[in-house]
Amino acid sequence: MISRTISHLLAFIKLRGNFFTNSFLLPLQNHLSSSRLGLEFSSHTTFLASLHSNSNSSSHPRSKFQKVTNLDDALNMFDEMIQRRPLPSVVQFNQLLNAVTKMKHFSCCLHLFKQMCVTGVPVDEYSMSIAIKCCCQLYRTNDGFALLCCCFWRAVVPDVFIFSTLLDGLVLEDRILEAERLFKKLIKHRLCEPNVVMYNTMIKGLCKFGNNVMAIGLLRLMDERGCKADVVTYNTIMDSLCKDKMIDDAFKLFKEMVFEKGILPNVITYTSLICGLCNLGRWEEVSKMLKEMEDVRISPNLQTFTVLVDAFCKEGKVDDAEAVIDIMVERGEVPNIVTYNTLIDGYCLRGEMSKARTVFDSLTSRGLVPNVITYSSLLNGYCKNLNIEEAMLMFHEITKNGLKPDIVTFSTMLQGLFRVGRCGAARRLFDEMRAQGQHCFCRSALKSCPRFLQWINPKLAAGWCIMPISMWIDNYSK
DNA sequence: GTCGGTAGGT
Repeated sequence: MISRTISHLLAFIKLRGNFFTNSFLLPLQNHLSSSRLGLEFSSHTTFLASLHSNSNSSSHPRSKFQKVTNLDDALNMFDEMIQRRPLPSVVQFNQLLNAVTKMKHFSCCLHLFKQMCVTGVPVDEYSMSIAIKCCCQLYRTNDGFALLCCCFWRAVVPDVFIFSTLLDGLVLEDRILEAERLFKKLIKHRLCEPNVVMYNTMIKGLCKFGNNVMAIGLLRLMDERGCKADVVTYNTIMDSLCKDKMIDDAFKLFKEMVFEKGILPNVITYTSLICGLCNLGRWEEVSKMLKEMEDVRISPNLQTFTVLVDAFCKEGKVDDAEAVIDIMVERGEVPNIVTYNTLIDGYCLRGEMSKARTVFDSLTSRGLVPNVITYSSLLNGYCKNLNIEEAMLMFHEITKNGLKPDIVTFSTMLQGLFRVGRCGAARRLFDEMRAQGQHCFCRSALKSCPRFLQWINPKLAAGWCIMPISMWIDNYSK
């Protein structure tokens, strides 16, 4: 039965190949006029289509600095700007800093910021928020707070952007209790009025720690406070629900978002829901969702297909997963390292380590470079097969190739060690991990091994609860 | 005139 549904799904994707490939190239209005609305979903899709026609897709004006994509160019521009007299406006500097941040050169950006301060270029709340963001992205949120203090003596009034950035930094570092405290303090002392991004950041943090109920509570609080939730708010919660296999609750929110709030779903919404359905083996509904995407003219992207590759692999249908990749290639889409990582993962899951190795070895000829996830997948495969020696070799292979094991690599290795009863070695590896500055825990790491929670924050592990939403509201009105 | 957020691996 399952295999029949899967081949049906495969055939469906094959049939829709052209649509999926070309849809982005056509103007939206043409889509709508030529849209073939399916019978089963007709009212649903008509409604969604009407939302589409109301959505405006105006593009924002771009600064000349957004075109800068090379770090050297940016640095040269900075040197030139800082010598110019009179000095260019702070806005120009901010745009340049922002461009450097977009390139993810956070340390470099901080260096430029420091130079601005030393040279006497006036900095404002924009420059401050960029500098704080850089600290946070480098897992140096405390330095971000230090910069917040600088705001005060530079007479810069911290705004909702600055506080959102700091909140995001705390969430990134798993400091959820501090994040919650900061959020409530901001509200209570009226330091700033949270906007949708700040709520979304807090919701993301709650979801990261599996607190969906609280996340939904915050969604309701937003409503009460007159802050309009957006597609990101819903996507974050729906994704979390899907990950917790609470797909029906996710669909309830989906309906609420579309029908009650009139918010248009995007490709991320559908990818999350499809992923949730796949994980529960609800293949018929996966087909339906793909069809609905077609009807509302949202084209699946690489990530959507990777979810399907993943799903087929997990069903043991690795050949079908390979077929999906072939379809992607035929459509002119270029599977990336993520796609192949998923496939390698699939073979590892079945214990077919030699096949996994074959795919791994083929990466270079495809012009792809294995990343830390590639190695982690193989490592996981060896751990699952209790081949801890080979797993250890893979672990060392990562550093040899100039990559850094991340939290998932460590967690995988740790779980492998636990499984073969080498708990002492696991604890030593955990300490090594912390010593290496590995402090960010992703949600599945926390879920996969309760002992981590104990090791990171005994308060949380002991059931030290986050305050109920009702009390947040009380605080608000005080 | 600028800045922030959502989907992949244990």
